[in-house]
Amino acid sequence: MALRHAVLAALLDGEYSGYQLAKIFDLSVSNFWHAVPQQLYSELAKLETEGLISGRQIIQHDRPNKRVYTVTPAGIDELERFAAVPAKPGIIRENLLVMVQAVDHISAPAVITQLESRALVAAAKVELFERTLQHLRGDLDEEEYLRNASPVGPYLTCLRGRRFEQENYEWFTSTARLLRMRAGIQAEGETSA
Amino acid sequence: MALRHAVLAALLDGEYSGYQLAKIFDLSVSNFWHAVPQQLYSELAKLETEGLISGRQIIQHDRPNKRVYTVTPAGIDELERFAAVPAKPGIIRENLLVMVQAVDHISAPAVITQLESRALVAAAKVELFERTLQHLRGDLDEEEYLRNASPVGPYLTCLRGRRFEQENYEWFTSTARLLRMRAGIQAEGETSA
DNA sequence: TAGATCATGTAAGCTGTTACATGATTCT
DNA sequence: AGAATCATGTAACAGCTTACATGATCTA
Repeated sequence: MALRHAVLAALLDGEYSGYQLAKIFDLSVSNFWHAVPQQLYSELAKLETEGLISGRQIIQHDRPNKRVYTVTPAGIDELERFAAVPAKPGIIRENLLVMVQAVDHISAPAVITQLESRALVAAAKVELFERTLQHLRGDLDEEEYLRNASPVGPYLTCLRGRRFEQENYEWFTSTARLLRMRAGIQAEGETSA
Repeated sequence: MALRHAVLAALLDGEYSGYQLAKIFDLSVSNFWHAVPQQLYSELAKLETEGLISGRQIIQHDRPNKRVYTVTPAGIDELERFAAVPAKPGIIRENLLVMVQAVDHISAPAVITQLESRALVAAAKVELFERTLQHLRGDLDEEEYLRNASPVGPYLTCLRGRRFEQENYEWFTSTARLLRMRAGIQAEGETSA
């Protein structure tokens, strides 16, 4: 049991449908939890039967109807219990680093290409986190927001996410450059003269 | 199928038993893949029947016998094919960040305690990566090692791991400090005068 | 009208986790 | 003698991924 707490935490800042939650998981929550939409639909159903969230139907005329959920007091209690026991150490799974680990034994250009394309993805995520942070703090500057404003939790996790993607960007970029150099491959725009 | 490539990549730099591999996964490989010992024992058995690794029995007199494995040419081919298709985006699961996300709605001291204890763990991991890097580069300095030496893959992934843990340390520490401040709780050694 | 987005679900199969089990050897 | 480390495995269960299915509404 693991996904449930991430869902509860994500649902704390408002009423969302499964579909909306899937988008949120792709953005802000993806810094610390990964889930595909199908997991969310089934988890929401389970959480509702257990009384940790409550759902209500929203009739929409411009689009298909949807069911939105909010965390119940029992759901908050569950999070409280969750935070009271030591968290399991984080886990990470990154196929691209598996490739780099093996790079001395396999074709380097394939790995370099992937590093360069993932660097672009990382840069886009940094931008996205940046905009999310700006949106959260509104008119306040960061120091002021952190001192007083609410909610502070989502802001803090977003800061971690932005930093993680910045570091990804830098590592992907410098690793690609280094492997190119070692392989004697010219980088884009680089000349041998 | 995902763990298999991490196991193959980890086995590239020598002959290891399941037990030894479990230790390696706890250290260097844990930057990019997580696995518990039981997963490794069963994955090794599967990889051997598929001919991607080959094992041989080592008779030991001072300890129980063991079976060590090396990657076969078929295993290298498998890694080559793996690197030729775009890697799935990385996934991360971090319960401690789930707690921080929810911190506005639950007891802050519980979360702060966990942040502080995990900061210590992160600091220890930074040290460990530092020593691993020193060991890998031996007498060479980093620039020289990166330019010419082999294998470079494990060094590069280790650099990423060290940076990740450094960032963890800084975020855990500063987040704990901030939440203490907001909750009006004195930090260790801090006085209100 | 075709494709995109919104919205949710079932079912099968694969992967990962946890509990339990065993036994040798070394260290205190 | 008891604890720690070395070494490997089975089995049950929980969780995650993928394929497939459906249907509404909106945009080009």
